[in-house]
Amino acid sequence: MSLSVDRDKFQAADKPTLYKQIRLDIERRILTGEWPPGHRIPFEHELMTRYGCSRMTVSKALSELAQADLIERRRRAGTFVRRPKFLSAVLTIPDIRAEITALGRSYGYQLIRCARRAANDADRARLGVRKTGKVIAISCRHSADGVPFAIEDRLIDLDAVPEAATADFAIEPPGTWLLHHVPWTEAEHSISAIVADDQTAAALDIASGAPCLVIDRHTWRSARTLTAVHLVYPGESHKLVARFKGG
Amino acid sequence: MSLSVDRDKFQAADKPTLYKQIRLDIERRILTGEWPPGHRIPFEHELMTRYGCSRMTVSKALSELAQADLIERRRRAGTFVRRPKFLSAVLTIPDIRAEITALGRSYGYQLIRCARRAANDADRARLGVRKTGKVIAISCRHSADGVPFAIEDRLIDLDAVPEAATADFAIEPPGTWLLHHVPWTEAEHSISAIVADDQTAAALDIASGAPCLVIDRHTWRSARTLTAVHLVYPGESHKLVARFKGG
DNA sequence: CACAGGAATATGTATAGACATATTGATACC
DNA sequence: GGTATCAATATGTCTATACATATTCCTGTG
Repeated sequence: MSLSVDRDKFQAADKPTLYKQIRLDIERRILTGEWPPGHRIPFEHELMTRYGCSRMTVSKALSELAQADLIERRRRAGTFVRRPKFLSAVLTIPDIRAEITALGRSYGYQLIRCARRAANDADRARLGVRKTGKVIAISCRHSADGVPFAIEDRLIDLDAVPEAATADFAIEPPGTWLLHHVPWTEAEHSISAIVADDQTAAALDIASGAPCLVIDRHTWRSARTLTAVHLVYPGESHKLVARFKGG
Repeated sequence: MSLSVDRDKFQAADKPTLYKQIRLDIERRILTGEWPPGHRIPFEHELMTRYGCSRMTVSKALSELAQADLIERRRRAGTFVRRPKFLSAVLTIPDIRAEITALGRSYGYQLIRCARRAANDADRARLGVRKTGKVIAISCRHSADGVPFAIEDRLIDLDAVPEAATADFAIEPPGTWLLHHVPWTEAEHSISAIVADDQTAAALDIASGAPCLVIDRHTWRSARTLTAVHLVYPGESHKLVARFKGG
């Protein structure tokens, strides 16, 4: 698989309005190193004479750059180029069903286990919650053109997501259902490598001892745990791609 | 007027300014699901009467939400809550030396090979460049508290980064040096899993056949290749963490 | 010299008004 | 029915102005 990412925010070819030109001009100077980190950008009133516009227009360009974290504005002191965010990238992990069908391959889904139960100690540890409550535990397998693509092992906190009780996870994969029904605010991914044990190897139709890529994802809404998922992909044929595109 | 009284109460609440209050209010409705994806949020002139402010103020709040990709604004049609985003996260891969020292562990670095040479076919393929030129090829090992942490295999395009010729990679790891001297605009990470071959296992002091996490990173500045690096981490002990924080 | 306090200044927020521009929806025409 | 046209409308950009606020700089005082 190739989880390719495009931050096409800047690809939108819109009309070059004045404030956008100013923004791009400053962005260019920062990214080419002409204005290195820490450099003080000309004051707003200098920029307004340079570009021949009002201060509000300059300010709008600077505000967007500040929101994008390229610059830092300090009252009385001025505006400064921030240290670039080195080595960070936007990693996008799309819904598996959507990803496979987008590639023009046939998506296959098999529910292996789906149990609704009171949370046991292991469940609570995985979800990071203290008090007892109900959970849904799901195991399933995704495939593309009949070939196993990933196996998924998921816990959903039923108290945080009561609507999940009405979903039919025999038909719709839980990730897809959650994506369309439950808004979230925070997610943490933990990516690691393992070798397939016999059970995993059988489920993914690979050799025992073959490498696998593992993604553990924990999802919250406003500090409330929603779901925890453990995904295992065959590791040699599958790659996660994260791409950062600036300017 | 009663309107200005209302606004004063609004501002007295804490510190947030009016446009920020508006932004947070709309954000809350979206994240709680009160305004689901696709929902048309009130027109700007409705919002300005609701909040008792000018259209510019409302527009500023909406502009920031649009920049953060929470809403979509369409001329004549109105403003709409965007469909749920794909799961996306900021993947941060810090400088290895800084990462280890930040954990309070002692950082160790060993340069294994460092060669300056004309690019051969394999080098050009890896860097994705056509014309011949000079490169630096570096192999090194990072360790934490004396335990191997990662092995690194890097190519630097000397034509794109001539300053690299003056760096002493026997002392400073190339990643750290590049981080502090070379601005970049694009990077692509490819993450996969492998099993350690004998050579890798020996370098990382793990068993042959143990899982490893591999990161291949390609870095550009304005479409110009700067460097390509191949990093291998022991896969069971090391985890990459990517975290998304929505506002 | 240390320090309190005030003046200077750059950004931050907000206003009303003006015109531009894209898109929708209705209307008229073939 | 299909299509060209046009007016209505919501967002997009920009101006000039005003005052708020945080910070720095300077100055007077002990």
